[in-house]
Amino acid sequence: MKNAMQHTLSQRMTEFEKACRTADLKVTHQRLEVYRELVQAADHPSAEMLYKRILERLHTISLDTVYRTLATLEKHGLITRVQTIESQARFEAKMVCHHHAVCSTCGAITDFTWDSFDETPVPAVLGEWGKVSKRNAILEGICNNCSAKN
Amino acid sequence: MKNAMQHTLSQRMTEFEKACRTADLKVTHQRLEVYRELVQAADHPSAEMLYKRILERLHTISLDTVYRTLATLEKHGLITRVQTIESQARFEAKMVCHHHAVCSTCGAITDFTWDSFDETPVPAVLGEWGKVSKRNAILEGICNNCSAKN
DNA sequence: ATGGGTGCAAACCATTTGCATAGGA
DNA sequence: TCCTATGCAAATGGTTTGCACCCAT
Repeated sequence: MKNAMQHTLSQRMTEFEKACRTADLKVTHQRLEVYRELVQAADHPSAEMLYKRILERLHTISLDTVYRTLATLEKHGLITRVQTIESQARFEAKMVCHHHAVCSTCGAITDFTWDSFDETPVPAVLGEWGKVSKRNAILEGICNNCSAKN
Repeated sequence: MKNAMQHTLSQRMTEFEKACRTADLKVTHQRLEVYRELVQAADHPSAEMLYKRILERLHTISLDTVYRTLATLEKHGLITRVQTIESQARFEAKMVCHHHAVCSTCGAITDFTWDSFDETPVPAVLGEWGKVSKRNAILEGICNNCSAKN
């Protein structure tokens, strides 16, 4: 299990380096660490959260660089900015199709897959709107952790 | 058509006043104008956009009041903050179930209904996550306006 | 060697807050 | 009258930017 995880991570880091070279982005220590941290995170962290985590390993990184890196990677489609009602931006590096369940109490965002939704055709009337390229479901509710705490 | 619209609007304003009294919120000129403007808007405006629009009619309103009003109305469930990847918050007063199509070029958000999605049961595995109370689909793509402009 | 990337500090933008006043109940 | 809501201005929090130096290519 840990090996599988490690393997996947190093695979993703290799793909990342390749993608950087393709996009003419220099493979810097900072970019590697930002990406690595985001791949490993399951909680859709903000720039500040990522910064604090990376700082424990890489004492010289600055918050500005984290912001700049996130913007760059987003622009190149390597990471995604998550749709939220919150004021601070949150990110994810999971690029395979998935959806989000958001706890309205603690704000935690949980990933899940939903094949029957993915297969439901979009309403015909949307042809008048434009060309849909991506679809996401966002469920809202109270997570079991928060219910337990009452 | 205009009459129907007007009628619906005044109906909604009456409901709004009633809701304010129930919630022990004073029915002020400013609150009425913020709510009226948001009910009439189809474009999910930001606080600043609402402020500018209201200013044309009510020259004394301040931006702070718009922010405060939006926060208050949201807290009481009278309006909704829209999930976006943008830095400024956007709002809507449409409280009946609907979904959003977002143009990735111009950022416009268009409402639509999607019965087959509303009826699709959520994945069983979400029982382990918690209790879902609301579901939203967000479609992303390019609207016809933007495609036309090329 | 060279140009993009980084750190630092200052600027910026959206939003929030403290305080005295005004206006709805 | 009483207390909440407002306007003003200042503070805040998140994010961006200018500039000089550094480092991946």
